[in-house]
Amino acid sequence: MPEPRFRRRKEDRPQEITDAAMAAFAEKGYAATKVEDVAKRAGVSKGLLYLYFKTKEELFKAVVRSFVVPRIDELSAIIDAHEMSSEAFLRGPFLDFVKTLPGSPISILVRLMIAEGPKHPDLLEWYWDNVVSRGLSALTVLVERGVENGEFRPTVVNELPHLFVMPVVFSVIFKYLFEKRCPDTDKMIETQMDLLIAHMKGDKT
Amino acid sequence: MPEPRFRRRKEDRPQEITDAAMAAFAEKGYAATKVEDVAKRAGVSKGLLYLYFKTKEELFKAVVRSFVVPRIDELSAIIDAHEMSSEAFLRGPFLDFVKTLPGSPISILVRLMIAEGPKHPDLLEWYWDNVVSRGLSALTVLVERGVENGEFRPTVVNELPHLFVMPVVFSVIFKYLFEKRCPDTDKMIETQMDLLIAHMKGDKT
Amino acid sequence: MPEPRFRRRKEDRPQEITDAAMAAFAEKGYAATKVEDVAKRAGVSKGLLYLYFKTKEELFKAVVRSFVVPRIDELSAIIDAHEMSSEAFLRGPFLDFVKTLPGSPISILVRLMIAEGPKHPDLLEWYWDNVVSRGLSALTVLVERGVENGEFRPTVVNELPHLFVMPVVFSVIFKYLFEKRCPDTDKMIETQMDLLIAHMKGDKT
Amino acid sequence: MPEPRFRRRKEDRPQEITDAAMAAFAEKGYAATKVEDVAKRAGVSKGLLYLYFKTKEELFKAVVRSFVVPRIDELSAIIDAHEMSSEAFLRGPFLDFVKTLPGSPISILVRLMIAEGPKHPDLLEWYWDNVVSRGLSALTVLVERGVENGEFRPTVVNELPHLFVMPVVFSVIFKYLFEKRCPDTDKMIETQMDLLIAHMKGDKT
DNA sequence: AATGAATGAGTATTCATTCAT
DNA sequence: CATGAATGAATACTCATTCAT
Repeated sequence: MPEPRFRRRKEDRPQEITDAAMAAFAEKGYAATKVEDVAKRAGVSKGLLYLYFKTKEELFKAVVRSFVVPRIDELSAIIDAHEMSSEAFLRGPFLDFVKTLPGSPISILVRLMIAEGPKHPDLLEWYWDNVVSRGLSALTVLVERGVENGEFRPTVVNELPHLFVMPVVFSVIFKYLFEKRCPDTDKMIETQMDLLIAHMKGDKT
Repeated sequence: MPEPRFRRRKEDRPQEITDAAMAAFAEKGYAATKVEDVAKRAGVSKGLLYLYFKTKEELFKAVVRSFVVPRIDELSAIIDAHEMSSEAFLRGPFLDFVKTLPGSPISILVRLMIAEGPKHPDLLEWYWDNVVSRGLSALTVLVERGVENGEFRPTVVNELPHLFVMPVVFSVIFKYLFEKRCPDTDKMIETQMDLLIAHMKGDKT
Repeated sequence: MPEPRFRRRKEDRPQEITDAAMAAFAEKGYAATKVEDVAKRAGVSKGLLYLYFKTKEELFKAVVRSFVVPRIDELSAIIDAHEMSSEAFLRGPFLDFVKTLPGSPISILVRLMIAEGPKHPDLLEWYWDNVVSRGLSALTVLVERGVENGEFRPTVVNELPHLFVMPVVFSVIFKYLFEKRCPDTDKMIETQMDLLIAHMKGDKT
Repeated sequence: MPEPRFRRRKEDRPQEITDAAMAAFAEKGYAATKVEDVAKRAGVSKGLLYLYFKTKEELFKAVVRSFVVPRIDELSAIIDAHEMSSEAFLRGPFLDFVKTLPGSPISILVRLMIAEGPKHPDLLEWYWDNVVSRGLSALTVLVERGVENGEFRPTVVNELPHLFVMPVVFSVIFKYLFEKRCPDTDKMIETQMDLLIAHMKGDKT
């Protein structure tokens, strides 16, 4: 019984294609990836791909969104669920979440955003609104709550929540470029957290 | 027919071309830059450019090298010249040097390395050997000297000098992607230095 | 589940499709018209369209035929019905008929034939046999009858009935290309008729 | 001695290419002609073609211009040179010129303009300004001069110089579509001239 | 009969690189 | 040395047509 030449799976196609695209972009970067290769990977014809995504650029944006949105939702859920002290949350669920990032597809996205982002300003805008801004806000809230309930002193960290995510971004890039020489990213992330919390608590470390 | 008074000399050509290439890459990225445009910018014909650089890739590597080497030399000189305590050096010359980076062409290079690096493993190798590795070693030495002469406690920072350069890398990328929303990079870099030194000194911050 | 009150009947489908195709071809020309657009206009799926017309080319031919045949029948009826002198017929019903052409869908067909005709020799053949040849013959008969009954002198027009339709073809094209600058097509057609009849009658004009 | 792979003939290239394009367009029409085929015909690479003509559309426009301009100049020269009566000029040089058109590349252009013109409004504009408008004006002047010096009566022809060119356009198209069945175009053109002059002179014909 | 998801051949355009001059 | 005319491989995107449902 020969395989049918066509399968009709309207529902699944977009996801199958963005998955394939993600894999392809990860390997060769956006520019060097041929639309045809993405199609092949997805087990689909070029024409069908173009039925779902009007251009290669649209595909790229869809990839970013389809991979980022679930992680955002995941993080939101974690934040909403917690009833811990700020420190406990930062050292616990937050750190756990953040340590998964350097090994996840998110790291590919970071690279893609750096390489291709500036050519897609609307994507950057979306990324800022939906990811970066929200993430930084959540951290700010967390720190401020800590200050309010006496866990932390008010410090410059209140205005620089960036310091919490710095090691993640750095790790992703460092690992990408110098795979072999990359230090233990978990340790780097944890250490940075130690530094920050010590600072906010005014403790000796 | 009078000799032009300031004739370009052969020796300057390669530098003129890499300068032009750097400018072009900065504006549009490597892939989107046409060799012809580089030639035009340099006031040179395409043919001549190919006389100096066998391929576009070679040109790219030459650009990286020609911009990185002087900064390394600069930093080496600073290090060699100093006779300060580790803390004084870190807070003084090192911080000064490092704070110039996010606004310098080096930031362009960082972006180029991220976008194009993995396609040029030998370039990455060179970059590691000549820049990253040397920089990290220098920092390690600095920290260890501080430990030896009682300035600092031995801490995890001894093995993670990366923590000193993290904010630079982060700033470069953040500024590149979200120009408008980027916080004061100097402050970020300084704060990180405060955190690290406090940690190493075992002080309250 | 109530029957829709006015259900499209199968028999109407082909006509509905050729109408839609004509409209589409008129707007964008044959090559630039997508089969899918025709289907949409006709309120039909692509698949169904292909059930009635094996190829886009077949569809084109069907369009031509479906629009030309009624006009031919119309003209035939007019000719058969008349009992006038040749001059009266030419100045009356013939002129009336012919003046409607530059504003009618026929003008679209003329353009389509010019643009696409040579790619469809069999269509041209059919067109010659059923339209052009018949029309020219009818005109020849008319002129000869006029000569026989003393209305006209025998002239070169007997062999060149083309002179009667020339202004129609010219008007259609001129109007199509230079809409705004097109002179009054009725006047042009009438003038040509005046010239020809004067010539055939040997009158001063 | 092998043919050199490159020939350097900057000067001649554009004309060689437009000639090749004209031939290709004549055979298959604009849409069906592949840029690559034009290049091949011209003995040139696709890349070089694109060096001279930015797009296929530009090429098309260049073709039109390169073939029309010489004919316009030719006609202008004829008009400027003549010192005849209007009738003599119309029956002589004008008729001679006009009778060459149906067999010349101009006829190809007319077809191309009809098939493709409306997609290139600026080309139509140019064509109107440089060809049609000028031609019609010249004819009007000629007729009016004839009226002024008593050769002709003032008639509707004064405002419809189109009647002079009608048979040319008609002939071109008729010949193109129905090659085999096309009547003697010279005769058609001459007869129309006879009709018009008789009309303007108020003669019996 | 009817649908529209799926196919894949076909094409304009770009750009790194070469080489006659 | 120096030029820039010339090359041609590479690639995003379209659309007539097919076929599983």
